[in-house]
Amino acid sequence: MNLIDIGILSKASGVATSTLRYYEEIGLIRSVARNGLRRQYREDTLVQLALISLGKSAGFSLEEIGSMFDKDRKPSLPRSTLSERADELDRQARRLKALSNMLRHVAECPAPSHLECPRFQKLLRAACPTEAAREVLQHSVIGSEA
Amino acid sequence: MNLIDIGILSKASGVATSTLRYYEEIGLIRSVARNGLRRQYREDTLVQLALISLGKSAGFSLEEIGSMFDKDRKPSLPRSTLSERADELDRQARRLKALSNMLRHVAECPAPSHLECPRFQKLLRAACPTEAAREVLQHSVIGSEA
DNA sequence: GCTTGACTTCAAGTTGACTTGAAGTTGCAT
DNA sequence: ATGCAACTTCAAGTCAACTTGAAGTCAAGC
Repeated sequence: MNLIDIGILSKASGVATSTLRYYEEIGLIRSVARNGLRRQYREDTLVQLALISLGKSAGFSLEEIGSMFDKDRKPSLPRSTLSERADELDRQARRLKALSNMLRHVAECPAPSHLECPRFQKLLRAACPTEAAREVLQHSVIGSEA
Repeated sequence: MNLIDIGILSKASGVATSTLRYYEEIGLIRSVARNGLRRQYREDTLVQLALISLGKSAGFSLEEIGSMFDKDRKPSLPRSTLSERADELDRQARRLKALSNMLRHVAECPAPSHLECPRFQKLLRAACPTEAAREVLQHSVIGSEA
């Protein structure tokens, strides 16, 4: 397995060297050698960084991301937890899709205020994370036209 | 249009009163009256809050969310920007779906390290935000088995 | 052999998004 | 009329995730 200097890793991954050091400090990644003073990393750290950025964009904290792998970078979560997280991600993906539909609708809809457009309201309810929130919206918006 | 006290709004929306005041301070929402000292909000602020929480979970900052609406809560972005954002959301939704597929795969796959499992690598590349990142992964991982 | 540039450490600073604390005010129930 | 919970303001505190600064080290090219 080839080793790569921190500068190379930074350029390849788009992650600042200061961030790489920070990630190492908090135990998220590991350098395995030095070239002089310079940290060197295994090439597959790049894969790890891709996973980290993915996890971040999915809303996981660095701590959560770190806890998903043990020190040999092998997944350290029980299956049930993994599929729970997968379910959660699926829900989030659907919410994003709903939000994107809303934006597209807003770009088209001629209603004076979208908060009063029935179709917009429907999309909004579809985008709500919980049943409770959907109900509240139902009551608060419909029939409260000034 | 009925007005609601901050406490009610907080309970209905699940957003802390301190957060509501903070949102107001930064101009994200508006109270329209007082009941004694107490802030009162229009009921449709609830809708706004649903949008805000949605936007947050999609990774927008409060500032970005604020900039999407003008002071009358009407969308203040040109159509092209709206559909760009929608596209971005769709991409993000697909990435999340890919990440969820990865998690499900990890729950099943018997490979010793997932970073070495070809199917996992394929999923990872599918999950990458940019073509550039995909290429880098391609080079860094494949054929570098220790 | 000297400069240069990319690194090093360590501490301190920054930003976004809130929360907390202290001290005061109000509406409502008893 | 009194007590109290739920508010008020304003300043300060917190937390995650980094970034910046100062002072030093190293190796590569001129």
